Amino acid sequence: MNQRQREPKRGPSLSRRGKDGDGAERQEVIYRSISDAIIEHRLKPGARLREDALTEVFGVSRTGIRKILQRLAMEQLVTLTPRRGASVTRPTADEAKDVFDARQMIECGLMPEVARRISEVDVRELRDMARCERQALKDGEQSAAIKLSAALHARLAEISGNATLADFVDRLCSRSSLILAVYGSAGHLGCESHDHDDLIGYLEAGNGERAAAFMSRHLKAIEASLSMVEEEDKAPDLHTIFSR
Amino acid sequence: MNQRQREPKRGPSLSRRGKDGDGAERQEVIYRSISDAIIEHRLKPGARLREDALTEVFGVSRTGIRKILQRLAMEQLVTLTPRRGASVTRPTADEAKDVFDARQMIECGLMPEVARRISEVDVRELRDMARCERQALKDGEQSAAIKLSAALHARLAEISGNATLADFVDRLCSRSSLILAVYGSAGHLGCESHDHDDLIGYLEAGNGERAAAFMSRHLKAIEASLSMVEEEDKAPDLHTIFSR
DNA sequence: TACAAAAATTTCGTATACAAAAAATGTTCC
DNA sequence: GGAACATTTTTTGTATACGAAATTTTTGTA
Repeated sequence: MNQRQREPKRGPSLSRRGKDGDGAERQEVIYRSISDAIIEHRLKPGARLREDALTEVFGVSRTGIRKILQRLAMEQLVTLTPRRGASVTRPTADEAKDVFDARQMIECGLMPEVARRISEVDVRELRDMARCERQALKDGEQSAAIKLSAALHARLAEISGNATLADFVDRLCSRSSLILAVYGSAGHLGCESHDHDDLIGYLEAGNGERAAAFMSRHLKAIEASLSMVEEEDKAPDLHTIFSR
Repeated sequence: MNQRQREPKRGPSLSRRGKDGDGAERQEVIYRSISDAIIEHRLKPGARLREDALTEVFGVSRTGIRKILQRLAMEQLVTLTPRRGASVTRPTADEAKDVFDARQMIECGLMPEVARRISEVDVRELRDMARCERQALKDGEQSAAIKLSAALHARLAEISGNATLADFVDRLCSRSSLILAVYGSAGHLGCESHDHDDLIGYLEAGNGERAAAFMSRHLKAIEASLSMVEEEDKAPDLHTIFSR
């Protein structure tokens, strides 16, 4: 009722009736859209996110967009500069180190408990995710693979039963995706395709210590694959492009 | 122009020129006011936080208040119920366990690095904080003691140099204050007064392992001091109170 | 007096309006 | 021709307005 015909061109059905829930869910959908776009590298670090543009794309007013932007800023996926607006965060090398150190501590520390609590259905679900990830990699769909990898790590943490730590891991994985986008070498994705399957195997066997050690190596391998050079493309963009 | 005479006594200069910064800082001040009030138990778990009331108290419009409320909700200090508004979070027993397990993992895991990086000035600052805390305890100022204790733990994590993990610890400490408010027995505060001094001693000596072990015992002691009974005061409030 | 239905009030959710700041563009003067 | 300044346009920050849902109060009836 409150949103009548403020979108005269597209037709009135988009924002009101199309099965979009009661508004609170709509916000969640938009949040996930932007979040996914960032995690999948379809929005690259440094990309500006103007409020008006997002308003047009999603058909909600700036009030709603700003709420979402603020939430993304808290998860450090976007950076809010006082009077310059929002942009996709460009992680520094220091931040990258912090994130991977944190993952090392939390994800490895969680493995014993995960091994203790993992169930048959969990294993099946995880193997399915790993299979999807491998398939995506084979098909050259980097975006999908990156998202699936992060989702797998996050799901793993959830199984521990500690919602707080699972939430931390979720955020660290999202930020890791951003870090991969900036410092990852093209073609070589962070996670080896068979790593996750091996890890699931250790957990299924109830071997928490082994799983933790493997996770540690896994994360170290990802971090080692990064090329930590902070490139800054403020203005040189055009110069380098048109120089020859 | 936009804020008429909501502060008739102070004159119109308060919100723009009166030394209060450019608005962004003002928000921070208000955020901290509410946050502190919650951490110090001056706002008790379950207390409602009506937007209009906060609007009047702080002299900013609902837009600003809601931004702050949303931030507090993300840190789990307040709970936002869809059409009921905001209230101070009342942690469940499960959440309490998660928070202390998380602190156990992160704070203890951080101690070795803290022991490695701690400096003379850090030690002096920490001892000063511990002294203030002990003093507050002696003076019966529970509110101040609780806040100082949380601040000490948070500062400790900062010294590790990992901003991400320090941020996690900061949030966990805030939530711990809430947990203390609900499950803590009156009179017996979580931290023993001399514990923190001992801990600083180990760190100063560069003994990370010992510090980690001590921190573990320290946190266990706090958790053990809680009485985990979930009282619920939905409606029976008035009935039980006036029944005899 | 007790219970139920309806009106009234409160309070939140969202859109819009307006002002201020920054960026971009055009103009003028040297 | 280039740099400094003014103007216009864009974009963000904040307040307010309006509508909907929920709670409370009132009122009528049994």
